[in-house]
Amino acid sequence: MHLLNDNLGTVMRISELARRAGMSAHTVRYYEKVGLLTPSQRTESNYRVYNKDDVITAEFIKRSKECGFSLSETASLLAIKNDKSQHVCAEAKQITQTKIIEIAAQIENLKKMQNTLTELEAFCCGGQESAEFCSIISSLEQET
Amino acid sequence: MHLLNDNLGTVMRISELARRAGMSAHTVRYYEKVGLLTPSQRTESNYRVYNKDDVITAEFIKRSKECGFSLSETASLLAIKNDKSQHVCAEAKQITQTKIIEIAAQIENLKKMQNTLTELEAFCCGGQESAEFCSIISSLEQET
DNA sequence: TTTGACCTTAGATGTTACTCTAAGGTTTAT
DNA sequence: ATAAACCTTAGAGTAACATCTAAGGTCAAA
Repeated sequence: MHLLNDNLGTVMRISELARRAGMSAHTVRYYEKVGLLTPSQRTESNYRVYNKDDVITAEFIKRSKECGFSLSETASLLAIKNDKSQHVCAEAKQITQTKIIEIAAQIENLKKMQNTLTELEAFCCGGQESAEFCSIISSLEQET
Repeated sequence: MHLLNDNLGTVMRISELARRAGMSAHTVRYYEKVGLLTPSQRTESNYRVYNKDDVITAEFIKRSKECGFSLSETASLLAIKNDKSQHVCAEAKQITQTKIIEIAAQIENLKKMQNTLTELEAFCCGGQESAEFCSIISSLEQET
Protein backbone atom coordinates (compact mmCIF):
# COMPACT_ATOMS: atom_id res chain seq x y z
CA MET A 1 0.00 0.00 0.00
CA HIS A 2 1.38 3.32 -1.02
CA LEU A 3 0.45 6.51 0.66
CA LEU A 4 2.23 9.37 -0.99
CA ASN A 5 -0.28 9.66 -3.83
CA ASP A 6 -3.25 9.44 -1.53
CA ASN A 7 -2.20 12.17 0.84
CA LEU A 8 0.53 14.11 -0.82
CA GLY A 9 2.58 15.91 1.76
CA THR A 10 0.26 15.30 4.65
CA VAL A 11 1.35 11.82 5.68
CA MET A 12 4.79 10.27 5.76
CA ARG A 13 6.84 7.35 6.95
CA ILE A 14 9.33 7.28 9.76
CA SER A 15 12.39 8.54 7.88
CA GLU A 16 10.60 11.60 6.61
CA LEU A 17 9.24 12.46 10.04
CA ALA A 18 12.71 11.97 11.50
CA ARG A 19 14.23 14.20 8.85
CA ARG A 20 11.68 16.96 9.43
CA ALA A 21 12.14 16.89 13.19
CA GLY A 22 15.92 16.60 12.97
CA MET A 23 16.33 13.24 14.66
CA SER A 24 17.03 9.66 13.61
CA ALA A 25 14.37 7.06 12.84
CA HIS A 26 15.91 5.01 15.67
CA THR A 27 15.21 7.84 18.04
CA VAL A 28 11.64 8.20 16.79
CA ARG A 29 11.03 4.51 17.54
CA TYR A 30 12.59 5.00 20.95
CA TYR A 31 10.25 7.91 21.68
CA GLU A 32 7.37 5.65 20.71
CA LYS A 33 8.61 2.96 23.08
CA VAL A 34 8.65 5.38 25.98
CA GLY A 35 5.20 6.70 25.06
CA LEU A 36 6.06 10.14 23.72
CA LEU A 37 5.23 9.84 20.04
CA THR A 38 2.79 7.30 18.65
CA PRO A 39 2.15 7.20 14.88
CA SER A 40 -1.43 8.07 14.00
CA GLN A 41 -1.76 4.93 11.89
CA ARG A 42 -0.02 1.98 10.24
CA THR A 43 -0.06 0.78 6.63
CA GLU A 44 -1.28 -2.70 5.70
CA SER A 45 2.32 -3.84 5.84
CA ASN A 46 2.63 -2.40 9.33
CA TYR A 47 4.75 0.60 8.44
CA ARG A 48 4.33 3.56 10.76
CA VAL A 49 2.38 6.46 9.21
CA TYR A 50 2.77 9.99 10.56
CA ASN A 51 0.75 13.13 9.84
CA LYS A 52 1.29 16.87 10.35
CA ASP A 53 0.30 16.70 14.00
CA ASP A 54 2.90 14.05 14.59
CA VAL A 55 5.51 16.34 13.07
CA ILE A 56 4.45 19.07 15.50
CA THR A 57 4.73 16.64 18.38
CA ALA A 58 8.18 15.50 17.26
CA GLU A 59 9.33 19.10 16.98
CA PHE A 60 7.80 19.79 20.39
CA ILE A 61 9.92 17.03 21.88
CA LYS A 62 12.99 18.35 20.11
CA ARG A 63 12.53 21.90 21.41
CA SER A 64 11.67 20.70 24.86
CA LYS A 65 14.95 18.80 24.96
CA GLU A 66 16.81 21.83 23.71
CA CYS A 67 15.35 23.77 26.63
CA GLY A 68 16.88 21.22 28.97
CA PHE A 69 13.78 19.23 29.83
CA SER A 70 14.28 15.51 30.38
CA LEU A 71 12.10 13.05 28.50
CA SER A 72 9.92 12.59 31.54
CA GLU A 73 9.45 16.34 31.96
CA THR A 74 8.77 16.49 28.24
CA ALA A 75 6.10 13.85 28.78
CA SER A 76 4.42 16.10 31.34
CA LEU A 77 4.50 19.05 28.96
CA LEU A 78 3.13 16.90 26.15
CA ALA A 79 0.28 15.79 28.38
CA ILE A 80 -0.65 19.43 28.79
CA LYS A 81 -0.31 20.11 25.06
CA ASN A 82 -2.42 17.09 24.16
CA ASP A 83 -5.29 17.97 26.46
CA LYS A 84 -5.09 21.70 27.00
CA SER A 85 -8.60 22.19 28.29
CA GLN A 86 -7.90 19.85 31.18
CA HIS A 87 -4.76 21.71 32.23
CA VAL A 88 -3.92 25.18 33.44
CA CYS A 89 -1.04 27.57 32.84
CA ALA A 90 0.18 27.13 36.39
CA GLU A 91 1.23 23.57 35.59
CA ALA A 92 3.43 24.51 32.67
CA LYS A 93 4.87 27.46 34.55
CA GLN A 94 5.67 25.26 37.56
CA ILE A 95 7.61 22.78 35.43
CA THR A 96 9.46 25.65 33.79
CA GLN A 97 10.36 27.36 37.06
CA THR A 98 11.63 24.15 38.58
CA LYS A 99 13.84 23.61 35.56
CA ILE A 100 15.16 27.18 35.72
CA ILE A 101 16.23 26.62 39.32
CA GLU A 102 17.78 23.27 38.46
CA ILE A 103 19.78 24.72 35.59
CA ALA A 104 20.90 27.65 37.72
CA ALA A 105 22.29 25.17 40.23
CA GLN A 106 24.09 23.29 37.50
CA ILE A 107 25.61 26.49 36.19
CA GLU A 108 26.75 27.43 39.69
CA ASN A 109 28.38 24.07 40.15
CA LEU A 110 30.17 24.25 36.82
CA LYS A 111 31.38 27.75 37.58
CA LYS A 112 32.93 26.54 40.80
CA MET A 113 34.71 23.81 38.91
CA GLN A 114 35.79 26.34 36.33
CA ASN A 115 37.28 28.58 39.01
CA THR A 116 39.15 25.72 40.63
CA LEU A 117 40.46 24.48 37.31
CA THR A 118 41.51 27.93 36.21
CA GLU A 119 43.52 28.35 39.40
CA LEU A 120 45.13 24.97 38.98
CA GLU A 121 45.98 25.80 35.40
CA ALA A 122 47.46 29.19 36.23
CA PHE A 123 49.96 27.78 38.71
CA CYS A 124 51.20 24.99 36.48
CA CYS A 125 54.20 25.75 34.30
CA GLY A 126 52.92 23.33 31.72
CA GLY A 127 56.40 22.65 30.42
CA GLN A 128 58.53 19.58 29.88
CA GLU A 129 59.61 19.67 33.53
CA SER A 130 59.08 16.47 35.52
CA ALA A 131 55.70 16.23 37.18
CA GLU A 132 57.53 15.83 40.49
CA PHE A 133 56.50 19.30 41.55
CA CYS A 134 53.47 19.76 39.32
CA SER A 135 51.08 22.09 41.10
CA ILE A 136 48.02 20.49 39.54
CA ILE A 137 48.89 17.04 40.83
CA SER A 138 49.95 18.24 44.26
CA SER A 139 46.80 20.30 44.68
CA LEU A 140 44.74 17.21 44.08
CA GLU A 141 46.84 15.23 46.53
CA GLN A 142 45.92 17.18 49.59
CA GLU A 143 44.05 20.16 50.89
CA THR A 144 46.45 23.07 51.02
CA MET B 1 44.03 -11.31 62.22
CA HIS B 2 43.59 -7.92 63.74
CA LEU B 3 45.41 -4.88 62.54
CA LEU B 4 44.49 -1.92 64.67
CA ASN B 5 46.95 -2.77 67.44
CA ASP B 6 49.78 -3.46 65.06
CA ASN B 7 49.58 -0.23 63.15
CA LEU B 8 47.47 2.12 65.15
CA GLY B 9 46.03 4.79 62.93
CA THR B 10 48.14 4.00 59.92
CA VAL B 11 46.17 1.15 58.43
CA MET B 12 42.47 0.64 58.15
CA ARG B 13 39.71 -1.35 56.56
CA ILE B 14 37.37 -0.32 53.79
CA SER B 15 34.73 1.47 55.88
CA GLU B 16 37.26 3.68 57.56
CA LEU B 17 38.91 4.59 54.27
CA ALA B 18 35.50 5.33 52.80
CA ARG B 19 34.58 7.50 55.77
CA ARG B 20 37.81 9.48 55.57
CA ALA B 21 37.47 10.09 51.85
CA GLY B 22 33.76 10.83 52.05
CA MET B 23 32.46 8.02 49.88
CA SER B 24 30.74 4.67 50.41
CA ALA B 25 32.55 1.33 50.76
CA HIS B 26 30.61 0.23 47.69
CA THR B 27 32.13 3.05 45.73
CA VAL B 28 35.61 2.21 46.98
CA ARG B 29 35.19 -1.35 45.71
CA TYR B 30 33.90 0.04 42.43
CA TYR B 31 36.98 2.24 42.10
CA GLU B 32 39.10 -0.84 42.67
CA LYS B 33 37.23 -2.73 39.97
CA VAL B 34 37.92 0.02 37.44
CA GLY B 35 41.56 0.15 38.50
CA LEU B 36 41.68 3.47 40.34
CA LEU B 37 42.31 2.41 43.93
CA THR B 38 43.92 -0.86 44.92
CA PRO B 39 44.38 -1.68 48.63
CA SER B 40 48.04 -1.98 49.57
CA GLN B 41 47.44 -5.36 51.22
CA ARG B 42 44.92 -7.92 52.43
CA THR B 43 44.50 -9.59 55.82
CA GLU B 44 44.69 -13.37 56.20
CA SER B 45 40.92 -13.39 55.96
CA ASN B 46 41.14 -11.46 52.70
CA TYR B 47 39.88 -8.15 54.08
CA ARG B 48 41.18 -5.11 52.20
CA VAL B 49 43.80 -3.14 54.12
CA TYR B 50 44.45 0.49 53.32
CA ASN B 51 47.22 2.82 54.47
CA LYS B 52 47.78 6.58 54.49
CA ASP B 53 48.80 6.65 50.84
CA ASP B 54 45.56 4.96 49.93
CA VAL B 55 43.68 7.66 51.81
CA ILE B 56 45.54 10.28 49.78
CA THR B 57 44.67 8.47 46.59
CA ALA B 58 41.01 8.22 47.59
CA GLU B 59 40.92 11.91 48.39
CA PHE B 60 42.69 12.61 45.10
CA ILE B 61 39.90 10.83 43.25
CA LYS B 62 37.28 12.71 45.24
CA ARG B 63 38.79 16.10 44.47
CA SER B 64 39.38 15.23 40.87
CA LYS B 65 35.70 14.39 40.54
CA GLU B 66 34.76 17.63 42.25
CA CYS B 67 36.78 19.46 39.64
CA GLY B 68 34.65 17.84 36.97
CA PHE B 69 37.08 15.19 35.77
CA SER B 70 35.54 11.89 34.69
CA LEU B 71 36.85 8.66 36.14
CA SER B 72 38.87 8.04 33.03
CA GLU B 73 40.43 11.50 33.16
CA THR B 74 41.02 10.90 36.84
CA ALA B 75 42.83 7.70 35.89
CA SER B 76 45.15 9.72 33.65
CA LEU B 77 45.87 12.19 36.45
CA LEU B 78 46.46 9.34 38.89
CA ALA B 79 48.92 7.77 36.48
CA ILE B 80 50.90 11.02 36.57
CA LYS B 81 50.67 11.22 40.37
CA ASN B 82 51.79 7.62 40.79
CA ASP B 83 54.85 7.94 38.60
CA LYS B 84 55.75 11.58 38.59
CA SER B 85 59.28 11.22 37.32
CA GLN B 86 58.02 9.64 34.16
CA HIS B 87 55.59 12.45 33.44
CA VAL B 88 55.81 16.16 32.75
CA CYS B 89 53.73 19.17 33.75
CA ALA B 90 52.53 19.62 30.18
CA GLU B 91 50.48 16.45 30.47
CA ALA B 92 48.56 17.57 33.55
CA LYS B 93 48.08 21.04 32.12
CA GLN B 94 46.76 19.65 28.85
CA ILE B 95 44.13 17.57 30.63
CA THR B 96 43.15 20.60 32.71
CA GLN B 97 42.87 22.94 29.76
CA THR B 98 40.76 20.51 27.80
CA LYS B 99 38.41 20.21 30.76
CA ILE B 100 38.20 23.99 31.14
CA ILE B 101 37.11 24.32 27.52
CA GLU B 102 34.62 21.49 27.92
CA ILE B 103 33.06 23.03 31.01
CA ALA B 104 32.91 26.44 29.37
CA ALA B 105 30.91 24.89 26.54
CA GLN B 106 28.56 23.25 29.02
CA ILE B 107 28.02 26.53 30.81
CA GLU B 108 27.31 28.29 27.53
CA ASN B 109 24.76 25.68 26.60
CA LEU B 110 23.03 25.88 29.98
CA LYS B 111 22.93 29.66 29.76
CA LYS B 112 21.16 29.45 26.42
CA MET B 113 18.61 27.13 27.95
CA GLN B 114 18.27 29.46 30.89
CA ASN B 115 17.55 32.41 28.60
CA THR B 116 14.96 30.50 26.63
CA LEU B 117 13.27 29.23 29.77
CA THR B 118 13.25 32.64 31.38
CA GLU B 119 11.53 34.09 28.34
CA LEU B 120 8.98 31.30 28.31
CA GLU B 121 8.33 31.81 31.98
CA ALA B 122 7.93 35.58 31.70
CA PHE B 123 5.20 35.33 29.09
CA CYS B 124 3.14 32.74 30.92
CA CYS B 125 0.46 34.02 33.26
CA GLY B 126 0.91 30.97 35.45
CA GLY B 127 -2.62 31.13 36.72
CA GLN B 128 -5.57 28.78 36.83
CA GLU B 129 -6.51 29.70 33.28
CA SER B 130 -6.92 26.84 30.82
CA ALA B 131 -3.69 25.87 29.07
CA GLU B 132 -5.53 26.50 25.80
CA PHE B 133 -3.51 29.64 25.22
CA CYS B 134 -0.51 28.87 27.40
CA SER B 135 2.48 30.65 25.93
CA ILE B 136 4.92 27.99 27.16
CA ILE B 137 3.09 25.17 25.42
CA SER B 138 2.48 27.11 22.23
CA SER B 139 6.11 28.21 22.03
CA LEU B 140 7.18 24.58 22.12
CA GLU B 141 4.63 23.67 19.47
CA GLN B 142 6.12 25.70 16.68
CA GLU B 143 8.80 28.14 15.78
CA THR B 144 7.37 31.63 16.07
C1' DT C 1 28.61 -17.81 73.17
C1' DT C 2 25.96 -15.18 70.68
C1' DT C 3 24.87 -10.79 68.80
C1' DG C 4 25.85 -7.24 65.79
C1' DA C 5 28.85 -4.88 63.00
C1' DC C 6 31.80 -5.63 59.61
C1' DC C 7 33.77 -7.95 55.68
C1' DT C 8 33.86 -11.03 51.07
C1' DT C 9 32.38 -12.22 46.07
C1' DA C 10 30.01 -12.20 41.59
C1' DG C 11 26.75 -10.31 39.36
C1' DA C 12 22.19 -7.91 38.80
C1' DT C 13 19.99 -3.41 38.67
C1' DG C 14 19.25 1.63 37.95
C1' DT C 15 19.46 6.07 35.39
C1' DT C 16 19.05 8.66 30.92
C1' DA C 17 18.85 8.73 26.34
C1' DC C 18 19.83 6.72 22.98
C1' DT C 19 22.28 3.57 19.24
C1' DC C 20 22.90 -0.43 16.92
C1' DT C 21 22.29 -5.31 15.20
C1' DA C 22 20.34 -9.32 13.16
C1' DA C 23 17.28 -11.24 10.31
C1' DG C 24 13.99 -10.51 7.58
C1' DG C 25 9.77 -8.17 4.82
C1' DT C 26 8.20 -4.11 1.44
C1' DT C 27 8.39 -0.64 -1.99
C1' DT C 28 10.11 1.87 -5.78
C1' DA C 29 12.71 2.66 -9.70
C1' DT C 30 15.03 1.02 -13.67
C1' DA D 1 13.18 -8.73 -12.49
C1' DT D 2 16.17 -7.19 -9.50
C1' DA D 3 18.63 -3.89 -6.86
C1' DA D 4 18.47 -0.10 -3.76
C1' DA D 5 16.30 1.96 -0.33
C1' DC D 6 13.17 1.56 2.88
C1' DC D 7 10.64 -0.72 6.65
C1' DT D 8 9.73 -4.26 10.79
C1' DT D 9 10.85 -6.55 15.50
C1' DA D 10 13.16 -7.89 19.82
C1' DG D 11 16.76 -7.24 22.18
C1' DA D 12 21.69 -6.11 23.09
C1' DG D 13 25.08 -2.49 23.81
C1' DT D 14 26.87 2.15 25.26
C1' DA D 15 28.31 5.74 28.55
C1' DA D 16 29.17 7.17 33.28
C1' DC D 17 28.80 6.08 37.83
C1' DA D 18 27.49 3.85 40.86
C1' DT D 19 24.20 1.00 44.07
C1' DC D 20 22.37 -3.08 45.69
C1' DT D 21 21.65 -8.15 46.55
C1' DA D 22 22.42 -12.79 47.98
C1' DA D 23 24.79 -15.82 50.47
C1' DG D 24 28.04 -16.30 53.29
C1' DG D 25 32.63 -15.55 56.34
C1' DT D 26 35.09 -12.76 60.42
C1' DC D 27 35.70 -10.26 64.51
C1' DA D 28 35.10 -7.82 68.98
C1' DA D 29 32.54 -7.22 72.91
C1' DA D 30 29.04 -8.34 76.55
